[in-house]
Amino acid sequence: MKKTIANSSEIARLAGVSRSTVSRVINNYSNVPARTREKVLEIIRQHNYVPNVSAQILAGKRTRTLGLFLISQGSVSSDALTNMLIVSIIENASKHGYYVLTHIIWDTQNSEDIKGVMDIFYQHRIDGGIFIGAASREPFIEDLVKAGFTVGIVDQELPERPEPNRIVSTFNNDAGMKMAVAYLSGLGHTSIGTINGNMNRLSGQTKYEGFLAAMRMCGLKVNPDWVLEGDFQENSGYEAIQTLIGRGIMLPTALIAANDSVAFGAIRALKENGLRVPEDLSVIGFDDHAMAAKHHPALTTIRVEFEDMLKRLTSRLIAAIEDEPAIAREIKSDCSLVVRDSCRRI
Amino acid sequence: MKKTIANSSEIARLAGVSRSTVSRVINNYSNVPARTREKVLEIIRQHNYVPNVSAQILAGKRTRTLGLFLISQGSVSSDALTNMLIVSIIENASKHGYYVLTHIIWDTQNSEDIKGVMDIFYQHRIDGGIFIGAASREPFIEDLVKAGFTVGIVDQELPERPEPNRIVSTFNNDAGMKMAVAYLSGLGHTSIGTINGNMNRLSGQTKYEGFLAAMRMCGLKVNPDWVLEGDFQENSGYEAIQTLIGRGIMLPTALIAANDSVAFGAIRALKENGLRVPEDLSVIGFDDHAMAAKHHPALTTIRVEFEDMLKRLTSRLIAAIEDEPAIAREIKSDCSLVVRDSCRRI
DNA sequence: CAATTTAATGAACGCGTGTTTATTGTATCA
DNA sequence: TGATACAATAAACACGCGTTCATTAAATTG
Repeated sequence: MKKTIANSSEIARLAGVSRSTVSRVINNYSNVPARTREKVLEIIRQHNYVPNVSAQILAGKRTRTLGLFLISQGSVSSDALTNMLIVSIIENASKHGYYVLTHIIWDTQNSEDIKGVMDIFYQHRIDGGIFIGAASREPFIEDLVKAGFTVGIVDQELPERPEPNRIVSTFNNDAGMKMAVAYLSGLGHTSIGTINGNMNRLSGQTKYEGFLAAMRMCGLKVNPDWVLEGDFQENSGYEAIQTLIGRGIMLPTALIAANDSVAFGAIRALKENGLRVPEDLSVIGFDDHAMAAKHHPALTTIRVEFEDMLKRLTSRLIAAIEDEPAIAREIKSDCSLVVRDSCRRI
Repeated sequence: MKKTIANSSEIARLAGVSRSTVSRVINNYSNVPARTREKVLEIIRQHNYVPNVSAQILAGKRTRTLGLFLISQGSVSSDALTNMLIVSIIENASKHGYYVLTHIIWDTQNSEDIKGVMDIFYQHRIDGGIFIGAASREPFIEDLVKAGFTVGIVDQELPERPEPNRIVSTFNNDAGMKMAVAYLSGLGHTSIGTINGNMNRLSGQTKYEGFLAAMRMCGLKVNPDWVLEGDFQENSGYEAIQTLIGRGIMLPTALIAANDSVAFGAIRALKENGLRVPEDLSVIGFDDHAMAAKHHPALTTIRVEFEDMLKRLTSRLIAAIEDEPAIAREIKSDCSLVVRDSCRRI
């Protein structure tokens, strides 16, 4: 079937004006009298006319399209987080009248993949890009920034000198760990352990460092036996506990997991060994995963305001694209302690 | 910062040929000799040149972009399913060289929202659209099909006469329910109940009808007391069981939930009432949610091959867009029984 | 009322590409 | 060798729009 779509010439003809006038009406020029404007708008409405973006772009307009690039870290995070993240960004962009073109990067080391990203910028002339799971100092991002594209990045640390067209949003892991340790300390715990995330990822590192700093601040000693390896996956929490118990080492009275999934795994292992949470051991998670409240016991956790952070990032990115002056280029996620049932007073 | 991007004229100048020749090289015309082709390609490579899509589209090419429209049903499914779904479609489209523009429709009854969808088709000239959560017979989809756009829809039932440009993919709820009932029956269960999904949604209806048909087929009687209301949410499973137990009615020996979330909720309620799964009651879920294997007890469930279905839908849609003849326009999801630990032999 | 400013709008150009048509040069055939 | 076919490529047009510049009509001023 043939798709015949009206264009501005057609509208102009029907309205009895020139194409220039139609264009001026669409772009809200001030120098077109109300009568003419109304006449043209009426025809536009009647014919459901919408300008062809491709033509608009070619004529120098913005695309009003953002690229959303998800960097796969092994699996493209199969958890609910990624979904919320995508939806949240799309929703917010939509409010600003922007569209989102989503793309998955499987391997940032693969030049083919990187070429694909560049192509999206150059071919589609997207106005800016949001990168999830990449480091701000990644070479190809440097290239984009240098080339003058505006990018937003969810990173673990701030770059030293952010350029005007680089918006960076970071996690406040420090503050989160501080809350967790302070809360446990307040409940009377002194034997506090942790299950780390991947230490070769910055998120794993900063959380661990935050933990150490928080312990120091609360005047607590860190027992190396209670610093367990993990990789942010549920299973690693399970394994960590099994190994710990298997080695016959005395358990701490409280555990802080690098994220909720790890906490779930740890609790699963504890249960299997006949230990109860929180009666025998208190557990705190990180993120406030969708399942945290539904879990049994309901998981006390450090809630990270991902959604809010992403909304702010998107808004700032768009503001930067539209050349709004003096906007903040650094965003830090908020976090808060959500007390549920997995910790008890000693 | 200014973005200066090479165009085909520049490439032509540097290669010492006309712009037409460059275009012919890019579009793989046969009538350009190897020597010339290589020379042009070399310059293109050197300058990382990529054609401007907007210009290509304007000149009559396809956009190679699909629209992905998520219809919010209350909440934009907060579960991991939506994520997998988005990623799966994007990934598959990408393999075919297509991009994906994702959009959220909050309310299909809101004319503003619908206008937004149409605008994406007309403004962005996307080659086709995939609709998740809409019925194929939805008026605005009818309009799109009539207008000649190619669409793919994940629906609960097939339309009567699918047009060439309407690809419909449906769930095989019948087959799934049959598997569940047959399995339980094989284990010796005769008292089988079900917790429904929303009955005002076709997915809820067809599952319930499938349940009834399967029971009939296995020669089992349906006890109305054991047909419980639910709404696909975890909590509704919990409530259903609490109400059932609260009314002091005898329990069935097995339960089939409309999806895994509902099953989780039901099991939570059973546990709270001191009942064990599967010792006291067998439970089967539906979907094979990411948590099903991790749940305790690991949930026996009807696995629905969403991912595979979406890949097939995307591929078919693209095939239809590219005018490949005689492709199937109806896709049915596969499903299979995944036996885990939540059912026992009587 | 004539001179001048201002409002309204049409004509023309450019954006970067694909494609059709025209032109040139070269090989083939009789 | 002259006529003819064919291969290679350049020139020209179209796609739909924003915008600048030029033009005309209307309003304002002295």
